[in-house]
Amino acid sequence: MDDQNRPNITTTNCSTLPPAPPLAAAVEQVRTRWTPKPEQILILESIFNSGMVNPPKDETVRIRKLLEKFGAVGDANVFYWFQNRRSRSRRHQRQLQANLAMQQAAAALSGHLSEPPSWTYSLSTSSSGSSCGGGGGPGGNDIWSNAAGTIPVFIDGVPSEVPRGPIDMKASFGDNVIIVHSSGQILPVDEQGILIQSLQMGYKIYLTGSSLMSSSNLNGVGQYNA
Amino acid sequence: MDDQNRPNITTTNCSTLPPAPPLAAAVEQVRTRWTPKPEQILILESIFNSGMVNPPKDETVRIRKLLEKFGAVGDANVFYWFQNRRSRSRRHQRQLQANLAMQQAAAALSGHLSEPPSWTYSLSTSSSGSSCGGGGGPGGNDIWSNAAGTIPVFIDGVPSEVPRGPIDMKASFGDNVIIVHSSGQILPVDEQGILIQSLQMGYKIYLTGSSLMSSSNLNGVGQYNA
DNA sequence: GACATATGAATGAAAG
DNA sequence: CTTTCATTCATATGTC
Repeated sequence: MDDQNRPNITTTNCSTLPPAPPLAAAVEQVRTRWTPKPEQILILESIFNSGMVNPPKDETVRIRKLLEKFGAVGDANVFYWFQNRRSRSRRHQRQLQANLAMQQAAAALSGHLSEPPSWTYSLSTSSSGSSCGGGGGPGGNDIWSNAAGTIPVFIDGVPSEVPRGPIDMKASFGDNVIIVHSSGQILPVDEQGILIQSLQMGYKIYLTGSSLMSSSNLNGVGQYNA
Repeated sequence: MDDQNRPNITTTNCSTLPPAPPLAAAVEQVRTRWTPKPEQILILESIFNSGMVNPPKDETVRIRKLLEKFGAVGDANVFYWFQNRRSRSRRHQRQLQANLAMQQAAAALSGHLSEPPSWTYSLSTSSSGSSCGGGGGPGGNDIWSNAAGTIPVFIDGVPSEVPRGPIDMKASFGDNVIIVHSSGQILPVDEQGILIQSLQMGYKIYLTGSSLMSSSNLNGVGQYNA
């Protein structure tokens, strides 16, 4: 990693952070950690989803100034936020990949061994409370948040959910992916892999095979900054 | 630590993990959370108490499969469980250390300044509802659970409690500690610092001084996995 | 059925 | 970057 990025953590003129007084342990209560305001999260998310997942130092400063309109925040906070966001996004994606891979394995086992060059996953809205078809657990599982901002869908029979609004296709499904409407029309995705319009029923996701299996290539995903 | 640990959170089949959809903070609510079955808790506790406090990823998967015999659960749930367990165990321990340290300070002040090479803490069963003499946490502290699996005791006048059954002496009292029966016999502790037999009335805990004062050495405590 | 507590999950911060 | 830690949030659960 080059030195360009890191915002010199600690210090700087971090307007916000109480630099965590190195006080004795016993009686330290008031340690405050930054809690981003909803508006700030919105800004950060939109920047991240716009493809800038690893802003350089100067950009970080710019972002911080933007965020300061809505509450105290320091460069370090912004840096950490992007770092965690990247990390967790990647992990999330790995999970998704694992799910899909397993789905493939299951599909490969049950029936047709023909290996198509691409896999098809149909999306459709689903009602909540559906039993988990994937063989996982029906019971009290948690991933099924009926969050207001998401659309519950099935991806090839596996219940999942996608955010309402623009979707980061790369982060969600990997590198080689396109979306086609049931009419056959291919939805445009920009250079960053961002699908601008919100998903609707009747769309299908096609993964172009190769991107699925290897987990190594995942390292490249989400690197579309620069 | 290597990359071996993290269970790739999620998992495999649909069962579990919501790796936190990158959702915005403001408006996300109702998510159902995993509630472990009693059998599952039993398994998890016994694994934890056996010294495996931070199972590597593959082990986590193994554990999950075990737990699935009793109900739907995902790798992430297992991962979170151990993470929380570790965290809260550590916190509890910190609190205990704080109490003891304070106790020492009080002892040092009141009366004899002679400094023995070791401190003695007598254990005895106590009734619940005792006021905390240590002066440590005033507010609504949480450590006083009347859990079924624990034995309420006084440690040198400070109310505390130890789990019924095998005790992790390192996690509970620090590195340099031995337990002697009132008869003078020293109880055996294995390499991991685990006391196999359950504590009974009539035992005393001797802390060999040095381990108490520095808080830095606490970092090593609880690391006996591997 | 509000309140108190236990605890699963999320996440900012930091260590490795 | 990856993994861990600490803190916080939200909910399940128990009590009156």
